Amino acid sequence: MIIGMTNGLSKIQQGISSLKPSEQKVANYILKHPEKVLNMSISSLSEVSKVSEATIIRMCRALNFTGYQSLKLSLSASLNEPVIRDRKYQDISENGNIADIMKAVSFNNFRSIEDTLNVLDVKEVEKAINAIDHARKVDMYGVGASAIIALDFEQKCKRINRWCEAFSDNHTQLTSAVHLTSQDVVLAVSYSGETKEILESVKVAKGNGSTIISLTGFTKNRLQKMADIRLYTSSQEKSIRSGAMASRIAQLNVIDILFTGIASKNYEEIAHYLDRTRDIVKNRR
Amino acid sequence: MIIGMTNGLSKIQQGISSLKPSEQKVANYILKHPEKVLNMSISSLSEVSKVSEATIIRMCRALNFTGYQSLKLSLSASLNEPVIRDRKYQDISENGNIADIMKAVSFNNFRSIEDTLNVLDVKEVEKAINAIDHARKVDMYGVGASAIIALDFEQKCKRINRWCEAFSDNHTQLTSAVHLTSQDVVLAVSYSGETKEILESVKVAKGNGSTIISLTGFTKNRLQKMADIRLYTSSQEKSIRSGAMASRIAQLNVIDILFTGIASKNYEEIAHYLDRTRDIVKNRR
DNA sequence: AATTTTAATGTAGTAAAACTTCATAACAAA
DNA sequence: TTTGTTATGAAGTTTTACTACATTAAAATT
Repeated sequence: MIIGMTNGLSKIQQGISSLKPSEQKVANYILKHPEKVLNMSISSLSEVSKVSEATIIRMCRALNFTGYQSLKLSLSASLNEPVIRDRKYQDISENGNIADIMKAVSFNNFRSIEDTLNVLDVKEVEKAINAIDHARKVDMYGVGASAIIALDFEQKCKRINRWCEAFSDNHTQLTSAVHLTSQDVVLAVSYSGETKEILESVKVAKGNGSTIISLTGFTKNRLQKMADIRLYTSSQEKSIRSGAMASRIAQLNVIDILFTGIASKNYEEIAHYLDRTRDIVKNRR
Repeated sequence: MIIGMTNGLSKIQQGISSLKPSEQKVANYILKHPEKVLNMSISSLSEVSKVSEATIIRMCRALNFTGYQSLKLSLSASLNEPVIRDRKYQDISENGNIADIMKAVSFNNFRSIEDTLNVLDVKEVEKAINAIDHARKVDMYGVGASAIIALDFEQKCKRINRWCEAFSDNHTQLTSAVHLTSQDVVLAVSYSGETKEILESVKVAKGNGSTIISLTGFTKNRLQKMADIRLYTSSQEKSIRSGAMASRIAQLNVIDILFTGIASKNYEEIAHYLDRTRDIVKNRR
């Protein structure tokens, strides 16, 4: 299996929906003629896509590239990737054959992991790991499907003797946020990044000087705007009907990355904790 | 390793011998630090490699690139050359590089999905889907990490107006199991298949004639033995230290399959429910 | 409906990057 | 020593990417 990390094309595909209209024009042109764009200057691209150069730069930034050159480099990298570029996410179909469903669901989940790797910024991940590693306490906020992600991370942290708490309702979130300090970290999970409760709680925590880490879909959203450290998951999910399936796997994948990062940084200490936890649990059988 | 088409690195390697001395200086620097060069302007590269900018351009031309930009694009493409990993799960290493961790974790999660597809029996999956579909009520039992899987399924079922409840502790599990009937289904999740609490509750449910579905690792275990329908996840997890990471993704993948199967069988009805649920949730923002 | 605010996009200017031209240095051959 | 050839850099030109500000369009507020 193949895992690449700098797939500019997929980054554009994923981010395009949150771009402004004229920015989308450029993005669409790039998606249609990626090879051409590689030999185009910003001015000729502005000509063919009928927007100003400034808009192109803004689009690059909106997609988390540092500029036009950086987008082109990333694009070039992705064009060299032999991965089945156009295998689309599969939707649920009526009365589908079970074997097909098994394959389609697994494929979607796999894709969401791969795509997430393209929108996750290594630097931001590193910052997040450091922040959590040095935090006095980590608060996790998530409601609905995201609550489960929060619970998962809470459990993981408990195993390695870190103070982390997951809150899934507005009241307890706020109650906890009120007491946070600048030494604390909030990891807020929301696929849309617009969940009212989360935004409210994060605001309170931010007011207390806590470090905010957001984990959202790869769009411009209010949660991500408030955050100090921004983590993204793929947002290409085929059908909203499928009910946040793939996105949740992608989020868990990010959680795994964070946890593994922390574990790696504190290898000796954490191996010890994990071994102890495992032994105790084993004896409970 | 796959053969790329625009491998700038190898182009340099091959052409370097026919370059002029000062041009070779540049080429050598690029071969040593290719990633760095990607974010370097021609002037900074001229500085670090101690040759003039003109020499760099001449070198690019000598290697059949149209210029410095074109060399960089080609370099970027070749650096992304996907690594096809051996099929082993990767373990956490000490003080690992973050980018590597991201890749390794994602790879493991991907593998666990793929492997699970190999140990899941289509017939059993079909039976499970039918059982759940026709059940009056579904009880889910899971403790620890598996509790999260249960919660996830519970949420999904709520969205489509099915009666499903997740229990994560012995007492409530037993309390619920006592009242189950032959029209009910128990979906019991345990990676080891030996969790005492789960076994106990399942026994009670079985006594009431309920259909038992087990979701365990691919081993012979007591839970699987008691079950009417047996679902498995891959059990190849590399290190127990990594803390039930990949296995949990695999379990969720199975949950997704079950849910999708039910959705597919009741397409119209469920699409309706999902649309309604989504709208309501949206308005809460 | 009028006014203010905010967001989206383009214009024009700037700094820096890539590339060219030409001068010079180093060396070899006559 | 002179002449020709090759390798390299300095300085200049053009092009590119990017910035700051202005304008327009759309929302929100009065």
